Amino acid sequence: MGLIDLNTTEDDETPYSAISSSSSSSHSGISTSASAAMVVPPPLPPQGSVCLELWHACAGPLISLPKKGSIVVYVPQGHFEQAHDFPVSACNIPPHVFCRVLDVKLHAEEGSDEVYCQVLLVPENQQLEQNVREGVIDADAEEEDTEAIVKSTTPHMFCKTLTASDTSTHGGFSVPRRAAEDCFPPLDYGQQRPSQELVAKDLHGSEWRFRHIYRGQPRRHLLTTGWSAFVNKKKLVSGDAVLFLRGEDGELRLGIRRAVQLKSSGSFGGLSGMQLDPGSLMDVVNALSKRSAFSVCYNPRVSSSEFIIPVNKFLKSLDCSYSAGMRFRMRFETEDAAERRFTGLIAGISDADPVRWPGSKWKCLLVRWDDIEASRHNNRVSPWEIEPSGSASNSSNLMAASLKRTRIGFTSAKLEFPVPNGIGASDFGESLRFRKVLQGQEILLCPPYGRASFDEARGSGCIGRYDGYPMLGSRNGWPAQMHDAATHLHASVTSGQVSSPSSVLMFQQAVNPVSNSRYDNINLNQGSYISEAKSGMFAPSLSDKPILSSGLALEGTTSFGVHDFHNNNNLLDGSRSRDSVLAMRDNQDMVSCKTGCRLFGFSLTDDTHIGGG
Amino acid sequence: MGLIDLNTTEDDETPYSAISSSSSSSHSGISTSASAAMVVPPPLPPQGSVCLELWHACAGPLISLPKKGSIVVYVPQGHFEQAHDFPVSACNIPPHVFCRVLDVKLHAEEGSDEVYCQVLLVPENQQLEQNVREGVIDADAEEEDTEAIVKSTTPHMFCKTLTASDTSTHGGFSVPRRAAEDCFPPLDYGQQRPSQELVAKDLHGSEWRFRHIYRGQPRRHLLTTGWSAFVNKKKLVSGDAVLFLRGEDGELRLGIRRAVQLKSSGSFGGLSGMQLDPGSLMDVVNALSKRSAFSVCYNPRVSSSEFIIPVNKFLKSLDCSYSAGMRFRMRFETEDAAERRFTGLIAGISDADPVRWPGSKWKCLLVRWDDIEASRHNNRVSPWEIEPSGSASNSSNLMAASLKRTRIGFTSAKLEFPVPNGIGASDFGESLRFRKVLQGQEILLCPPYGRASFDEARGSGCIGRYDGYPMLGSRNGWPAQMHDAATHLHASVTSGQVSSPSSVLMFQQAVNPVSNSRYDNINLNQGSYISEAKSGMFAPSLSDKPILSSGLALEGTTSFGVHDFHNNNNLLDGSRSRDSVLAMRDNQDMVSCKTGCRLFGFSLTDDTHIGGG
DNA sequence: TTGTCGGCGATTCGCCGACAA
DNA sequence: TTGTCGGCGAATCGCCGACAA
Repeated sequence: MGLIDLNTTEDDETPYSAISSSSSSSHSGISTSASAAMVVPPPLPPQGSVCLELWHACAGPLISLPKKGSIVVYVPQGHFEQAHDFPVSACNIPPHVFCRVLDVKLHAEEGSDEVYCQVLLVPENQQLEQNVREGVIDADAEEEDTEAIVKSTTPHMFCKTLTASDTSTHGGFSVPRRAAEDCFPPLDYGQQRPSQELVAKDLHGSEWRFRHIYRGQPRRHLLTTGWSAFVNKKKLVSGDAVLFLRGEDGELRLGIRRAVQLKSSGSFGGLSGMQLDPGSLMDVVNALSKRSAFSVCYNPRVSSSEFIIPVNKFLKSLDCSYSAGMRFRMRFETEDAAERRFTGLIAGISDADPVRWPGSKWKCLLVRWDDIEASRHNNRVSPWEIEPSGSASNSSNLMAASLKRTRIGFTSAKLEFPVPNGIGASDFGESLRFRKVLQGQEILLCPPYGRASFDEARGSGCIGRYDGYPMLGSRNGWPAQMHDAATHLHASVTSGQVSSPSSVLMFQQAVNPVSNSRYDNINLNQGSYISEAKSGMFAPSLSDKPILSSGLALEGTTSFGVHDFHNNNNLLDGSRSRDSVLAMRDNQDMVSCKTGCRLFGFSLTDDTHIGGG
Repeated sequence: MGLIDLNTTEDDETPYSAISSSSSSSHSGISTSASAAMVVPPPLPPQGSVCLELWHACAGPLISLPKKGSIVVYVPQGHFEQAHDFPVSACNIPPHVFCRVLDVKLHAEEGSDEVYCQVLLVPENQQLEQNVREGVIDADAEEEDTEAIVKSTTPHMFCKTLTASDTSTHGGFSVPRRAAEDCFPPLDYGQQRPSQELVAKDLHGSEWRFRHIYRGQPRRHLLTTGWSAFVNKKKLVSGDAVLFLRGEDGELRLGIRRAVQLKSSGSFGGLSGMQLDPGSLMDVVNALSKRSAFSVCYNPRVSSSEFIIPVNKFLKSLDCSYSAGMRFRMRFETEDAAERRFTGLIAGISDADPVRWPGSKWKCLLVRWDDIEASRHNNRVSPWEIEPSGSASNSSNLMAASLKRTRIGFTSAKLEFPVPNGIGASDFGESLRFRKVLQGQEILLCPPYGRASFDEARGSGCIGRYDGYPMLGSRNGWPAQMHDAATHLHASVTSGQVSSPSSVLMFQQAVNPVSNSRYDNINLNQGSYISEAKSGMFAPSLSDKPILSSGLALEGTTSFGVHDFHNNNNLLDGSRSRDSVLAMRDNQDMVSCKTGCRLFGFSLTDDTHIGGG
């Protein structure tokens, strides 16, 4: 998986990084050695009416999807909360329901192009629930093999926040150079003003045609004719973002991520496709009573909180005995779709709605945010949304829980995929915060070590994650645990000139977050790191034991070859055929940018269970 | 209430008519001699966030509203039908619930300007239901006095179906001459091109500004600047209709009635404000079980069938023992918002949904339409939607029912409002079908009698209503019962030239359909006929005993003065001040047009109970 | 009386480098 | 590298009678 951050800032306070590997582009399922513990259909990547990669790109960095076939905990309160005044009290619904994910369908709202998904759940029998709770069955084991089945289509893509010029009627759309070269068919640069017609399909499959021209002094890529029609139809405004994605077949796809602002303020139809009609919730009530399957719609852009939680993440939040006074971190998406963490203090623990939802963990934590900016967020959060930090008094609890889980889980899998040491996987999304980008042909061994408080990070057993927030005050913003991780992981970056500030994010190897994987599940021997990396299901990893900081490459793995075919100096090289561009699909760099950019982060894992802290 | 049909056709096959009276403009409640049988707040006209008259104008001719304080029958099946797959079976809801209307609120959808209403209902106690059923309490008696309280604001208004030129970017909006004169402030016709700026508020209260100019050769009224912005914002297309309405205070209001075509096909948000969220229907279920109040939303433009029926209409449909083979009529709105009736045959009687709604009368009649065009309608109807006709075999039943109801009802009311003979009220909306309009200063005694089958109409006891449909084949289209009604009722029309065909409908005295009134309830002595006439609640009157055909004036009532200040020959008369225009408010003519026009029909009554057939 | 059209300004759209940042 | 701007054709928009229907 390649990641390149295009951005540069005044001084080199932000390091660049890139992780690359050659991705096997096979669609066939490898290592279908399903854990065979459950009689369920083999896990498959979620499918829907819209392109998977595009869906995730539009959904944003913190959004993840439950994996088909996996076990999740459904929290009705979080679901029913969306419908004000649903008379749940009479229904006697349990606060947490262990469910099997039968299907996941991806959709986009008709009017606004907002992405949402439809999850088909069936309550699991009590026995399994009991087993999972007691560790007889390790829920994680079921989520290991999906990544092999995941399509390894790794489209080149980019995302750009629209400027005033982009949305003005005065002109067209200025395409970032790297983006155009990566995603669009090559132009004949021998001509005076090379141009071509691009056809891109939006989330609904509608085709949009744009004239793509390379002109101006200095030269730049522009979309002219057709662009304004698109802006008008989609009602795009400055601050919104568009995503272009070139699929495996060369087909261009086109997504939208709107600025967060006044969501659902009536400018669009509201819950048009959202299936929040009366029958929907009543069906859920009935299905729960009969323990039959039911369908749930979830719009990640309107309600950031999840009410379908991977069972392991949920259980871990149970293991962790929160108490008032504990410190924690929580991830949010900023207005420009970047990721940001806020820290806070647990002020109290109580049922959010003791009358209608007694015993529900949904937003049972009353918190006080450290940052004044965070006060716009709810002061109630769910245990699985946060990661404890700071307070050492609780670390033992967490440690114990982790150890317990480690003890009971993973037998063969662990042997199959040996891990250099006890260090697990981390949240890929974090790498997107790195502010520099180098592009080039070689893998560099890079990271300057951070001077963050390594000891504290390590001592807590729960933190040591890259926070991003304190990083702002650091000249080189490497996270604390990088100190540890870097001993065996090296950032894979490509050489080349430093790019300028940009609000563009590019993927040459798109993340494909379908399953939960753990570090010790990464098949280093197959060189299939990419497909593994794409498996971050519930991307906003709240794991308390992150190990692998993104932006790092794996050391000592010969199969982890990085081939960067990208040639950024031959802009006018007419010989650059379409074939050569397509061949670059194996190029594994990934491009990100600074805060102003749209970021895509997909968790490599949503939990870890490694002994060594 | 004035009614003028602007239209003219080749020959004078269509008569004109106009009913006028001086309307008392008092807002105070007159004759609050409430029947005092119930301890309910005095009935008030429905209020909401939108203008009452405008709401009704937009709702269309067949739409009526339950009256606040009245007793209705709520049919859950019809309500829940809108939400597909609501699991009602488990709820054990009765098929028909007698309710008191606590409140009626008028709304308009945000995106589409479609009107809908929110009705607050509370289930009545069983005793009252029993009483009403047995006739101990006459339900109708409760619906008599509202009209006196109704605001007698009688705005001048018109409705025009937009032409291709109206919606084209090439030009503005051509205002029908009469409409401009009646609804817009007068222009200074001494100028070469008199013009002014109009400000009109739409259903949401938003202001729209238009340049109103009188120019061209020949001269005509046009809206130019500002018009296209309105068309674009509202997404108006040729075939949609706009309504202008000048309120009592001179304030201009602006409504939309969209062409029926592909409704709710996603172009608008769908059920944006429609409150069809899960909580809503569940609230209804809970409220019904606890017999507490609940709120119901009803969009008359999406589901033509009513599920809130005035109790008397409902009971009458019960009285009428329908059987297979019976013939009937039913009113529909055509694509151009005109009213049309189709006839058919009752093919069978069975529960529409015997599993989930056993015993419900909702669409329990299986019908076969006579006209092939009607086949696009549902072949299932509810008993209260139709009016029996033709088959004499059932007339006795209906007669008996009517007589029974007459026997038990109305004591003082009858004495207070003596009726010339046994002929009752009719559906005002029908007058809108008349095709000619005369305008002038005098009341004419007009109607050429129809040659329709009077005997049959009378004999059936259920029919004899103006059908409109056979009228097409008649040179003068007066309805059958006019023969009878006209013996004591005369059309009040104003003299003047015959207007040309038009797709405009004008009200100088807007209907104000708030309550159900009966003919014998019209207070002739107070000259308040208008406010009475405005009381048609459930406008699509399905009463089997219509008496007063609209388009007729009352004869022999000195208080029924018609003052037509309208001077259509002084277009260039600069002396025509605004005051004089406002004075015309008492002008009682009402304008309608031919089929191509938008029609406004409000039932004077939705049931009758007169002995003489 | 009013729907449509040709004529024609006026306005906007939208493509193009020229600049910086 | 790319956001914004002035310059400018070109394409609409939109106001005006001229016609009929």
